[in-house]
Amino acid sequence: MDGGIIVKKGAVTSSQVADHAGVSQSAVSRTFTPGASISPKTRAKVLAAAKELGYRPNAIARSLITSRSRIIAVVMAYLENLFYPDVLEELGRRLSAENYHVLLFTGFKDRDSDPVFDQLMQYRVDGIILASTSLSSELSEECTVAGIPVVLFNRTTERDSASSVTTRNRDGGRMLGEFLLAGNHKSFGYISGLENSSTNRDRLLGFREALATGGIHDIVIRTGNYSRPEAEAAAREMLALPDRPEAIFVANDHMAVAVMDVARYEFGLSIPQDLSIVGYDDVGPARWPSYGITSVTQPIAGMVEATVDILMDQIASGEIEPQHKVIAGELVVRTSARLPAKGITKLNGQTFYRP
Amino acid sequence: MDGGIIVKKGAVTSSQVADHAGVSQSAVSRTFTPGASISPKTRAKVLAAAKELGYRPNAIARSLITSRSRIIAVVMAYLENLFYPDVLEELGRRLSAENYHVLLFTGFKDRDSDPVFDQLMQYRVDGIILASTSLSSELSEECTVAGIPVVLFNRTTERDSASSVTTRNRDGGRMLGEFLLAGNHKSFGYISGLENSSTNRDRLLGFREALATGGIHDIVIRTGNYSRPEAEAAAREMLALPDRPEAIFVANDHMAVAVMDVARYEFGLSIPQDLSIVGYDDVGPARWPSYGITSVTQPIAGMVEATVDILMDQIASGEIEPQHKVIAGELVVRTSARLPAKGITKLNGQTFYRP
DNA sequence: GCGCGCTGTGCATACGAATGCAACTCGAAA
DNA sequence: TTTCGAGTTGCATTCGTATGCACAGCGCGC
Repeated sequence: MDGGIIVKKGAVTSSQVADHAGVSQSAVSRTFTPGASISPKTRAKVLAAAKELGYRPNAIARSLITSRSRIIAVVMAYLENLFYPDVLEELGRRLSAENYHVLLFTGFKDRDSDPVFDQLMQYRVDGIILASTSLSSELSEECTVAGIPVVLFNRTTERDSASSVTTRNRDGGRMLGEFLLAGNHKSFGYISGLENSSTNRDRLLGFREALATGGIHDIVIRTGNYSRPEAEAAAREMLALPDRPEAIFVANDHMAVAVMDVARYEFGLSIPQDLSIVGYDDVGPARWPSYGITSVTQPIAGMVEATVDILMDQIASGEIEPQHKVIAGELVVRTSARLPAKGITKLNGQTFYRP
Repeated sequence: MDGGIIVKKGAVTSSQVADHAGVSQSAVSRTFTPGASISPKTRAKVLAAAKELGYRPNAIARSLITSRSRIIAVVMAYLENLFYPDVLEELGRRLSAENYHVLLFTGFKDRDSDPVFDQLMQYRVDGIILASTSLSSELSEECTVAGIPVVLFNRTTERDSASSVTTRNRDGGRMLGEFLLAGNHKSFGYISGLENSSTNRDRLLGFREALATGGIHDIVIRTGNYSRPEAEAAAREMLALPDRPEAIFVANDHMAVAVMDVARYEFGLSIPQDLSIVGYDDVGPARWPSYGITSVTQPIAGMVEATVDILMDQIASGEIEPQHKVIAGELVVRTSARLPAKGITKLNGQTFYRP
């Protein structure tokens, strides 16, 4: 151009900055590498030149040489349940605090995530978070071999090659069962999530255990697959039964909302007078007064923190020893289920059940 | 290892595959480059070797040489409003169909997105989608110079350097105004979104215009900033007024839900008998029977398609001529507002107002 | 039989930044 | 003045893939 600042289409490179500052490309690189050996004087020269040219280090080129992309792949089966957007937001916050970035893959609800796996690996991501989905064992194995940490979020597998972060779903299911028993309910239903998911299995297991201590062994079960339309259909079936249950545990709040809508607006039932509902997750709508779902919390902040901790630890150490973190949830009492005669305590505006 | 397949920690490179197949590295590259000149025979050899070694092309290295990352940055201020997760999911679907990937940035609700901009640019993304947020004009300009297409999703700016995809918010506001007028309401309120957002401005503008034709010039306005808690506070203020409005237009459904909850559960109002509410977006909860919000749709599929079209077009052509696509929305009549005496038609289970 | 063109292949280089190594600078100590 | 060493700097190479170029091989037409 005409001798002034060069207006280049495309990006400014470190060499151009070096020329402009009258130093070597190495000096430019060292200026932008924390802890590198560089004198304040050259550093200042470089920074001035960089600013003038609008230089930004090329993360792609850096990744190539450092073999660290600072990208974490997040695979989320679906975002329909507000729980996951909330998780995503928190993940974004925490990862960006560590100077990592989120490459997002969505839309793999029923199948596992194998189809996206190739894409994932091509970007040489530094870690993988699988939320509400899992990976076939071979692929999970492959990651371990390749030195890429994998964390299952809100899922576990018996197989150990991936780490996991979950809450005490079994305890949660048990608490809900005990709560409903204490509320003097006599017949029970369960609207299940995805049947092969560990969350669903464990919640039901705990629920069963609790009811068993009350001598209850029959539970009416219908499947909602964590999807709103399927939950509605399941609710319709269950509520149309001649001896419909007095209390229904819906495997998550997202579905519980749908079940309540069906109960009220299609069957004309009052909640909790005619029917008690409890859910799981303590997600946004559960707290809205229209629903007020008695639910077990899954503390997003804590779960995300644990997830990021595992990743950072494994990335830093290079050791992919699977870790399994389990976080405690709490029963939060609201208005969607009949209350036990005693054991209800209030604290900071929230209501708990402490038998 | 023991003479068999080399189990390398770290990744397999094209050169290793080339050695193993007895061809040059170029041949390997061409095998994985659609349309490159390669004979079926060598191709088969390479593919066999690649499979055996577990080779995956390194997208990072490829990006470096092609200066195309096949990554699109998506900046979303917040995911609290389900509209945006829905958009995100659809975006993921559409972009992955084009073999692009989503680098997600969230959590910049009030400020604009400048802080993430550096991060963004370092990854040499091929395009930027800004949803519910915008960019300062200098940065937007910088993208144009750098040849990176930017699309504002559900926002516009007067400044032209970025493309945009929006719906006819002004028309939507007008339709809602006319609808409420036809429903014989006499006094009106508006709970606004972020005051400097184009969506908010345009919706209010259209609403005003419609009411003006009915001789109404006074609208009670409170600010909700597209946030649930703020919307609740705004609703409390507005409903506590001695002459509270008969009908309230809430700038989006996400807030409208909150307003309905406050009206019903804090003020004991029946909707629509005591108070009519209309919203915007036609998002999930608006369709739930507990709310049944009369709303104007923002067709996500169409908006996302337009967004991706713009990006693909500009990436392919290299021409960053800003495009502005405006998509039509529709008034969907539900139960949250009193109905006009005539003009209501039903079609495929949905109800519309055709005066 | 000769030359032409076409397809397929390998060689060499480029992309942009990081880094080991050697060389240099400069001040202080001998 | 000489020597030593800590602190800087530049050179050269590297990461893994894409691609222009030259060349080999082959078939075809004249």
